[in-house]
Amino acid sequence: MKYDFQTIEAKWQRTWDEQHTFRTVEDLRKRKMYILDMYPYPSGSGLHVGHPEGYTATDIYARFKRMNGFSVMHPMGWDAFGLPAERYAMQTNIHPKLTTEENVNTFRRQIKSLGLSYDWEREVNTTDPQYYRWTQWIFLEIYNAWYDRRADRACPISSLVEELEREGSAKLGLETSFSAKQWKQMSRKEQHDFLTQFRLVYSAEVPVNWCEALGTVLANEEVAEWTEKGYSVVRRPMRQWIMRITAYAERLLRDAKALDWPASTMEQQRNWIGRSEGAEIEFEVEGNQKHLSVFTTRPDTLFGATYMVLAPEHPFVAEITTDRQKISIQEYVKETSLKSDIERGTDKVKSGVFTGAYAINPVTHKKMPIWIADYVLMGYGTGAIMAVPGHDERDFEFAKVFGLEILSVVKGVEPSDGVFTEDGIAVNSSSIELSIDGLPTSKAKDQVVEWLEKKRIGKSAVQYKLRDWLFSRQRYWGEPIPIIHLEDGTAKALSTEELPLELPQLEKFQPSGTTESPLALAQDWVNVVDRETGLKGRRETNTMPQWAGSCWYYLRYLDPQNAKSFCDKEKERYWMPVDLYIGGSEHTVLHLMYARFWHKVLFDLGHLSTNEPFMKLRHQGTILGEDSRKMSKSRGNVVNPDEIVALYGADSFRLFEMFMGPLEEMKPWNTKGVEGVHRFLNRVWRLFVNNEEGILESSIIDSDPTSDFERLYHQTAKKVTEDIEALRFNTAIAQMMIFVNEATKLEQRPRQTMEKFVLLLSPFAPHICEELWTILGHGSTLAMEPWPSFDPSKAIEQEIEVVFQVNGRLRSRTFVPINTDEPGLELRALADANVKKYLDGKKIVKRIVVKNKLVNFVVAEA
RNA sequence: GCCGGGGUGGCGGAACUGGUAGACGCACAGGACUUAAAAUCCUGUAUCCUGCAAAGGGUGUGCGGGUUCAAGUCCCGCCCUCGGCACCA
Repeated sequence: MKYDFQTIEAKWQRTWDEQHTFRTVEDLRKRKMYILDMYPYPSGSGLHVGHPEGYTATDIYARFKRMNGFSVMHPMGWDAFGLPAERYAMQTNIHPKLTTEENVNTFRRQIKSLGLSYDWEREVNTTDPQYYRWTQWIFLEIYNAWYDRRADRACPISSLVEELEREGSAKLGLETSFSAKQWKQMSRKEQHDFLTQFRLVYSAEVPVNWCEALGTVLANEEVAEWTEKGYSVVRRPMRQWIMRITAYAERLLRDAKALDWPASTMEQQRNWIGRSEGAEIEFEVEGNQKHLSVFTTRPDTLFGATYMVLAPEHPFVAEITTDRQKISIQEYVKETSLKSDIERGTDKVKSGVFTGAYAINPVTHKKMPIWIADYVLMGYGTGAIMAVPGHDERDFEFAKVFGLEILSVVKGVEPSDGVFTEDGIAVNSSSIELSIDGLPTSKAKDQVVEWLEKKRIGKSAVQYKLRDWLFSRQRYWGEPIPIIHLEDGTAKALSTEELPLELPQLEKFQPSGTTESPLALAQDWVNVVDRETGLKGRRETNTMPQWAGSCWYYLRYLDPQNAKSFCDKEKERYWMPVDLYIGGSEHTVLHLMYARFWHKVLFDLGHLSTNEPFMKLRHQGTILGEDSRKMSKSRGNVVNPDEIVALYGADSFRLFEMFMGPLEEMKPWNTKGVEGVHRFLNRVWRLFVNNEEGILESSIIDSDPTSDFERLYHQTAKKVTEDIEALRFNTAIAQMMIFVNEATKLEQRPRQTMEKFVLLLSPFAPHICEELWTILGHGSTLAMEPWPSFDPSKAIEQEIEVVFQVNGRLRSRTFVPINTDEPGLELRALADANVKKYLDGKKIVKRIVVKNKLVNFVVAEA
């Protein structure tokens, strides 16, 4: 009987479904293993060959772990909110819910056709109100929390209110503080506005990236994606919800060290957080009471600071600008406000305008002209810098354009002309009060900071590049933000009993025409009266970004039906953290950073037992087209998994995706290669079934294996076991091919050994192995069979080849019994004809003998 | 520019802590089976030189140096490529 993969695969997929073979067994006595895939966005174009690569890898690992006696959690779900469905709705007025449902069905069917061992009873869908109810709930938890620096963790906002009621703001370390009595006398609005400064979710009028065509704002990190597609994005100020992720900058950085993540991913997260150490320094402004605060990583160059630069948006600009400069300053400020961050970055020549005002250098007491320039960003540090043109590339360029003074205060080992930005030795850095001449940079920094602190005009400081997370999107197809804007100007969060706040039904999905989302058009939904205060209010019309649902989906899988909580505490304690997480590297920064952030907040608030969600992370590499270029419709090199499965079967498809090369590497598709592994599976089939009736091959008999074949089995079991553990699937498959090649040659195939081989292959090609298992006479699935063991001592070759070298050149090779001792090896080498030829008439000056490896004679002319 | 990965046959890729480079697969060539083809099976395949052959020798892991008895693997200096960041003071 032929290897009829279509029948076999359909049969076993049905069987697994009907018998709930992969239903998660929550056995607290067993060790647990949480194996997670990044869930997909179910797009209209269906699965492509890139998705199953990661899914197959985790599936092999999950099946392997089940057979090794672990309780395995291996779920799948849908990240189904998102712009494509909404854009489709704009064009067709078909509700995104319907499109999403259809796409999910396609994805599920395709994924199921690959025989992946997911527990489908745990499927989640971010667009299901019973799911996003908890997304909204978590949002409120974050909204109703603040970051207590003293405890270095998030606490409920109620704890802050209690403290204020008890002892005022004295212990909060604010610039101006008030008493408990004063707090109680504040109006509702005043209290509300004060708390806003602390909440982990706050709203603010901020310059955002507005895309008119999409009718929405974009996060900074999303801008590039859309401008590349030809959309134009402009800066404009808008009131937005923002999450205070910056409160967690240090912990996100610090805790990453303990994670088993790819080096490049860690590196990118570190860069994204962008920690830098330095000092904050206060500068006096001539003729003004106010001080100008700057952040610098090079306090040691203070003697070389010859001018100041403010970001055009800096609040001091209007105040300090002299009348003469007013008009040109205003023009410049307006100009920059229209530029996007990207435009600001790409302008090659430095621009700026003098304010007419001067600051005083605290060590040299020299006057420093204060300029504004768009190379200084309001969002980083204090939005102002001390310019040290001698030792900073950007300041140097600026100083050259405007003819500002350039001083040299740091000397390198080698004399350099122009700007010197590295560490060196301080020079020309002496005044009556402070001298750092001759000190290396790090010492000089310390001295200056010490002096600043003594004078109370500065202190050491740490800055992060990480910005707070813009959380509002002007879209329909997202989670509604559960907040009401009351007529007195305060915001009120819904209570948890009011969740889920469902999306209103809409007839049309076009942008509202204003800066609000289409939700603004649902008048009945938007306008409400607050029961508690009787105030009129409007619901927030912005929705959450697509990242929201994926920030916690891994927790919902653990307890998907729970109506009382987002996840049962006991279940969380058992299953978390995720032991293996596999997904695309495109999520390196955003998804992984946001999810870690939410996880830490929930941890701080006592909802979770773990401080990090994903212990071990790997990325699958991109699968390129057959032409080694990125797959795309326009190139016509897209491979559809459905076609491959139809032609060669899911087992061949899975096997090939794993055989192509290392999981994390980028590699080209090759349909001929699929034929190769398909041939391999055919050979496997014929090993067991090679007759018309489809019964067991007569060569499979109950007998002991030959010692050679037994050794090969142990070698194979060892390699496959170790390689699966290390996610090296390609080499595991190569070893199984070697096994099959040898088994094919045998006339008698020992049943026991052959059965174990079926188990070894089963995580990779589960359908065919289940069928062979049945043919071998077993009554039930092999999915829970114990993983075949091996004996490392039986995997060792008895005879091994060693090489003989003369002067490091290979002259001969021969087989010797394993562990032949060194003198024995040397004797054999000396007796070797070809070696003799090269020793003839020479003197042996050195002999290197390595057991089981080689003999090397170093010779010289006699 | 900075940071991080990676350069091995015609192709995808193997190679433990420095110790036989090229496992396994694809492709290709020759052969067996067949009227023929497909399928299947067997053999060969880094490259150059000597040889009818058996065999032997040289070269070879991006390039140039170095360490070592011995380097794909370690060190120094380059080149190319992929990914990320990019006025972050």
